[in-house]
Amino acid sequence: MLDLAILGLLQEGDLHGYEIRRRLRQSLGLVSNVSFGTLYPALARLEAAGAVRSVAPLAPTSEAPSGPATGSLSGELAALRARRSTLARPKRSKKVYRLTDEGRVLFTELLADTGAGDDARAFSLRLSLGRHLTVEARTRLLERQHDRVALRLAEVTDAASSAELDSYARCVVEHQADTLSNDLAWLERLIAAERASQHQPTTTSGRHAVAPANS
Amino acid sequence: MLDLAILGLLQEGDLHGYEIRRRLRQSLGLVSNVSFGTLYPALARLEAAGAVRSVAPLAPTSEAPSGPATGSLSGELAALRARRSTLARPKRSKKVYRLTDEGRVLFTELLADTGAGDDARAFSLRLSLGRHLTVEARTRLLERQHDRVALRLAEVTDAASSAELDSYARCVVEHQADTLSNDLAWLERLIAAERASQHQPTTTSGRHAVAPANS
DNA sequence: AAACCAGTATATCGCTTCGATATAACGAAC
DNA sequence: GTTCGTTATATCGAAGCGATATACTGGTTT
Repeated sequence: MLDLAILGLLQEGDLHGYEIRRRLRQSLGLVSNVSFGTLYPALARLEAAGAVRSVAPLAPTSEAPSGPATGSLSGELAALRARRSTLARPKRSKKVYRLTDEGRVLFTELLADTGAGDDARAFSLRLSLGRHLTVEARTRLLERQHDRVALRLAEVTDAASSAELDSYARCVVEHQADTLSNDLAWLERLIAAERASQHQPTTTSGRHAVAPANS
Repeated sequence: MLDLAILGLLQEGDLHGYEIRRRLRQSLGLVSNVSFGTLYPALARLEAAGAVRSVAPLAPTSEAPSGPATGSLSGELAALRARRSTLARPKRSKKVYRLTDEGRVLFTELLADTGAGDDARAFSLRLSLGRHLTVEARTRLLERQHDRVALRLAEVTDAASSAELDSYARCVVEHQADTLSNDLAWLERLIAAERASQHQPTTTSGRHAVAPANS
């Protein structure tokens, strides 16, 4: 789950751990701040698996919006030289991570693997990365979530009506039902939009798309 | 977090693990089904801490809606005798847990401890158990959650407007903002209701209530 | 009646995640 | 020039999750 998020962020460019943590919350809209006790083991895991590798930190200016640092070896060397000559002591500096080709493969695998992580957070994450999916895969993702939410809504509605709950518990489940039906409407709107774009494939075709997984 | 939920359920009567798992979802409205790998270690933990103890399984009829099994020793014996004579269903290896006095103390502690578990799930759980809180403690709980949600909403709104997000990520954060503002309105309604009942303490006073924690 | 399958129930294993904490470097305030 | 806040990496123990193993029970098939 977290691996997918990290790989997704790293597609945009090289990042170090602290920055990844910030963007996980901001860009991907993940609910809770991922703790370092989660993030760093995850990065180490991915590095061990060969999905990312740490590169020398280049110019600490900004987030390098143009080229995602492909083949800027001379630049890196220059940055390293400058650092060594002027500021000195690179002891424990930033570790900047870069996605490898293997990592890109892993990314598409994790993104397409709908079985892993049936969480609501997992869905939000995958939808946030929807740009990397084909129209079909996106639609399936949305439909699957729609079914899950509908099922849960039925359960919650049933529990709210039949069971003997005191006022506070009832209050909570009723609000939960409200939220769920709101989610459901939202999902239905999105599905309708995808269906429309599927029948009129005008603009966005899936370039970096994931092949429609079997089943 | 889970400990509090278990103790809360056990206040209504004795339960075995499998039943606790079902009610966690139904009554307390907890999102995901708690897995056994979570539940049984938690029960063992609570038993080791003396908060619950396993008793002989009594009548498998229903959920004992009347008295929550205080001093019903003769009832247990009768149930056991009846079981042995008529239906003969000893249903071995069913471990029924009962709350101890120590467990009741732990329950009020966990319920009042607002610091632990700043999760949205922790809030829902505590509000579901709101009956065991004083009006003041409940109001504080609601206000705290209100502030948290308001803060998060500001962050999300900011991220949605300023940052460069592609259409899918934007879609997710916008829906998140929508959900959050809905939550906020709900919390404000609840707070207003609590304030009203605080100024006109007509009906429900906190009998099993928790003392207003310091700070 | 024996064999089989599905449901109920308890328990454990390995891995991931969390929260707290330690450590270190840097820049700014004082 | 030393203290302090921010940025940053790393580790530890506890808790949670998913998969899995193990039984007992009730109903169906053969």
